[in-house]
Amino acid sequence: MSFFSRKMDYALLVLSHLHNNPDGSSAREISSKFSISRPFLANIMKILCHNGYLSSHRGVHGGYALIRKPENISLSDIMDSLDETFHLTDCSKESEKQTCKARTFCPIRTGMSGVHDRIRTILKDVTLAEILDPVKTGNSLQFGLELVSHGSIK
Amino acid sequence: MSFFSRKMDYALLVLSHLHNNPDGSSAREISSKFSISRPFLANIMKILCHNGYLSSHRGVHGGYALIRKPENISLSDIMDSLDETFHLTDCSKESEKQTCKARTFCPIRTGMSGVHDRIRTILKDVTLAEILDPVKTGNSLQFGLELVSHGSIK
DNA sequence: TTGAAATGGTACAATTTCGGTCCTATTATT
DNA sequence: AATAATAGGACCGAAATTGTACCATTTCAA
Ligand code: FES
Ligand code: FES
Repeated sequence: MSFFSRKMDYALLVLSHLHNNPDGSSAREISSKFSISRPFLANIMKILCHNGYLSSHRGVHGGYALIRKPENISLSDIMDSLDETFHLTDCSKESEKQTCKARTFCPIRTGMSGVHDRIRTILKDVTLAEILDPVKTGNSLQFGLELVSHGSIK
Repeated sequence: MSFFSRKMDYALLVLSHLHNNPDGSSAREISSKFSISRPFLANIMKILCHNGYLSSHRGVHGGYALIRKPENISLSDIMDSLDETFHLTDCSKESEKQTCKARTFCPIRTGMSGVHDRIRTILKDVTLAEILDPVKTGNSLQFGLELVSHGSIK
């Protein structure tokens, strides 16, 4: 199993490609460039459009264009839009009023919620901008720490 | 979709329960305590035993007991043992020699590998011990920071 | 010595999710 | 009018997940 579904992966490809092509692009173009099934990709782009990431233009020279700023799009946002909201376990989803009978005496509930939060923090922090250009943005913290710990900053 | 499968969740419950019951316990006991299907749980315990987490003892008063130290069991370890090794996307699994045609010009490959590493780091760092007692171990950093930021440390 | 309670191993069935398709309508350009 | 695109669905097949069944083996105790 992969953490990100194909849908998610393709959505990221679409958003990235459209960022690199500010004049927009069609589902056909993108699907052929990345060798992805056209109708499947089209479905995803519809969703992205519907959720305000893309503008759409019908007709012969139509297509989609990115309208939200990459810095304002977190991985968490995209997952939510795709109806793939992050949950660590079945027990951690609040929908469907908790049926877990162990809830009151579960030995791992508290600990797991810590892990849940840590991963969710990453998903909320990492933006499309960071995916597109890992050095400039978020990861700089990691690099910075590494440099310090290696004594490379004079 | 949940990040952790039921198998994984149940495995954690088993390991935790056995840690709290050093004299051991049977699949029957645990399945009834947590209202989990007995045969399914038994399968998981077999795997855990086979991978060196548990010792088994057959016969009337048999059962399983935890033999690895909780501090030495990371979430990543358990996932591997359960054949659920973590991968961020299909593209990030090295098995089945990469078939992704976009690999050479993929706009998100580098950025994604950063995210992959961050999550994997968490999975490798968090141990069963931390799940069992979140305050004592790993999360203390978080709590510490929070206290500081709230000015509670005099 | 016999039976019950446990694990060991493996194969199988049911269910759900995922990945992908298809069809029709609408809009815009030429 | 023809073509190329999106819009919005319903739909389907395959694979993974989840759970079951069966039978063998070991151990203990009555
Ligand atoms: S297993 Fe449901 S709360 Fe822990
Ligand atoms: S999608 Fe395959 S390497 Fe990026």
